[in-house]
Amino acid sequence: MTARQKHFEQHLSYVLAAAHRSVSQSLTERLKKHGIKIEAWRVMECLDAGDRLTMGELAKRALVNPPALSKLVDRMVLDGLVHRKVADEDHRQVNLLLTSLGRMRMLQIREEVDDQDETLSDILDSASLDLLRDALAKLC
Amino acid sequence: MTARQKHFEQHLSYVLAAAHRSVSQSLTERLKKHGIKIEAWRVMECLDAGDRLTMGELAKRALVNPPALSKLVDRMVLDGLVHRKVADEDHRQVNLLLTSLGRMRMLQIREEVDDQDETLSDILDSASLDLLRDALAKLC
DNA sequence: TGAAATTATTTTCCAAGTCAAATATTTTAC
DNA sequence: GTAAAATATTTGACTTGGAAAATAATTTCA
Repeated sequence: MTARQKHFEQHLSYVLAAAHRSVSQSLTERLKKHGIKIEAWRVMECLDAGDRLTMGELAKRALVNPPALSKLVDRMVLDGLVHRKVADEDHRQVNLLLTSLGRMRMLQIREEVDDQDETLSDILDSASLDLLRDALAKLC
Repeated sequence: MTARQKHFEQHLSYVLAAAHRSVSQSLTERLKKHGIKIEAWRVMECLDAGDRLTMGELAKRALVNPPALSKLVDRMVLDGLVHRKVADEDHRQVNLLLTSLGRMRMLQIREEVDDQDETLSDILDSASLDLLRDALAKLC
């Protein structure tokens, strides 16, 4: 294939957007039962995994920009899933913590997500899945 | 690796979101010079590729939901990039057409995007890129 | 034919995101 | 020690996106 015989649907940005859209949509659909958005789930998983995360760290790991995170966290606090705590060492920083309700809900949601992941093994064998993960990781 | 030793950052939805975010951000940055959003670029490429697209077809191909497309097109019309035309056969449908300004701008933007694509070859060899595209396509 | 159902697009209302500015705190460098 | 610079987070004004309703045209079929 020569340089610009390529159809634009083959541009990486297009294929990525399409796959991301498709996967997110089906996950969003599943999470709807739990009354939660994908980003909120990511926040909870991050909090469960890393300890004493600040808003800034969390924003990076949960893939949400700081202002969006701040507002998302406002809503999650209202829902009783997390709470804010001013960091001991540096009072500019805010540590976000999972409440026990939050942790419980996260575990339920994790089941749902793992379940969705299993349906992926029907589509891609685990070798291609590993290759896919590696390739995607290099793009970040 | 056993079932749930897996860190959540390895979930496909996470890796996909991260890669998509990263690629989109750098593309968005480049397109900023041209005063355009990625979605608008996709719309223009779709119009250039397929003929007589209706809003519905376009929504699917450009990966934008119908209401969002309708609003995006409003803005693009204001910018003189496209124009609407009621379809001859079926008056419910609307065909969207590139203006000559729109076509010119699309060609400029295409250069920019192709340029970004080249930087990808530093990151992934063309074989992995093909594998990546295939794997992503299967997810849709 | 023509009333009802279906389809394509847009609109409305509201929720969520962005950018830049504001606030609060800490660090740096005189 | 303190003024200036840097950093972390939030806020505010504005834009965009989504779900469901509204509108408009076409198709179905009794």
